[in-house]
Amino acid sequence: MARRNDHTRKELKELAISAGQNIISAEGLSKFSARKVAKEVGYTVGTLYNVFEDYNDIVLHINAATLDAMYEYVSENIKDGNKYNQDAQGAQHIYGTQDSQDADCSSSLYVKAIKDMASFYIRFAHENYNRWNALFIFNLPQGVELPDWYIDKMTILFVLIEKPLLSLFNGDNKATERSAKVIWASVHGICQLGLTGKLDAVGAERVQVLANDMIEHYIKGLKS
Amino acid sequence: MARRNDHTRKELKELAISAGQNIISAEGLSKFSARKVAKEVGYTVGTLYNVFEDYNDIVLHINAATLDAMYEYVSENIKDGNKYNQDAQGAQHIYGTQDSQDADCSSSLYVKAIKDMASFYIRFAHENYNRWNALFIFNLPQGVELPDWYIDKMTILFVLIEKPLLSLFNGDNKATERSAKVIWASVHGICQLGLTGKLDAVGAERVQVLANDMIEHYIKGLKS
DNA sequence: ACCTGAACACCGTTCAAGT
DNA sequence: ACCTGAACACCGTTCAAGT
Repeated sequence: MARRNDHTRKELKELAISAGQNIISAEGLSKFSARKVAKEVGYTVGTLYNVFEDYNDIVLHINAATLDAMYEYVSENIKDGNKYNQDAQGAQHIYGTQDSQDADCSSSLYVKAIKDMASFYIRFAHENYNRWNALFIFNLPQGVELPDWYIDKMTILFVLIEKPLLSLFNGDNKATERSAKVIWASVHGICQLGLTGKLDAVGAERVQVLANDMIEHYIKGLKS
Repeated sequence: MARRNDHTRKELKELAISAGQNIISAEGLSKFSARKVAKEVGYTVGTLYNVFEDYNDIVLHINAATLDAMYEYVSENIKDGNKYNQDAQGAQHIYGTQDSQDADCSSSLYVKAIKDMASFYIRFAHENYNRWNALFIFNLPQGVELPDWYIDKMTILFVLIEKPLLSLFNGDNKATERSAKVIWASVHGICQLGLTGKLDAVGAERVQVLANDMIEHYIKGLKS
């Protein structure tokens, strides 16, 4: 053989990432290997190392694809269920109009919006457990930072939560950013410990309950 | 060689766990291997597999030792800084007597107690990053659950938080347990994303700020 | 220019053979 | 009874040699 040239560099990269996602989905990151990817796409490992820097680079690109899928999953579902995200300018009005069974009725919509996002995050994690888990059990070697293009894919997830929070904080950007991080990271922590069986009471439903409890009371605390 | 018998089974196990902790501390779980442990303790890999079930069993025991160290670190430091934990029976009194700059002055002590625990948890994670990280990037194969003796070592950490919460909930055990899990998992999530560089603003101090913000407002929300 | 195949140094795991 | 050493099937990574 040698010199197949069936695919461009870019095509091969995409093939490898796609095959890698399937392997991680099926077997988890711990059983994943570059050699399995090579076998799957019909090239030698050497060729893979021609296109990717190293093993870490391969996993990083697969995880990036997972982040893309996660963002799409969360943001698409949010759009369907809630008006506020389609119409950011009108958000301030909408927040004030709906009433609820809550004591402080003027704010139930942010809470619902944020609970929905958390809910879809948890659902994605549950339904795509191995891929989602790979995002967090994979770490670059000590001292090596995640590249900016990767960090950006995480940041846009935080920004999703910032939107509904911004009106709660009357446009205070710093406070909004801080609370978005707190909520996102907290939901993630509950999700992680819950789904990996480190919270004893397992099950995605229970994780949802705990996440809702956190969001509910944290935001209530912010307003009091 | 063969038949050295320098150590009992139990001694060898402890030697291996101790050596394993050092390796993970120095190089992280991703560079850890059973063969390195064997080399370090002066036995062959085969001998190691005589004492441990498999690779997972080795890591599990190392992680268990880390959980022990973490529990000791958190509970010891808490004891020094707060009276309530030395005297569980008198706790109810203490909670109600101290005043604070808080709006709801009767409860500032639970908040401080919980913030302290979170603070020491974060500090342990930061100072023992590789060992702490190994607790969460290591997962048993799909379908295999963590053994009870291991789960128990996590549970006692949750119980630490339950103590101060119990009086907040007037002895409601279910609510106490739920909120302890929420707080613990949330603090963990903030800590994990923060220390692994997935929250962009890195640094242990920033993690402390976010965790305190979460605890403060969550508990405020519980009381309102 | 692109790809292969073999090599290297490492893995986890097993087990006959030694003492 | 305990331990070794070699074997096996896998790794990530590199690179001379092929077309």
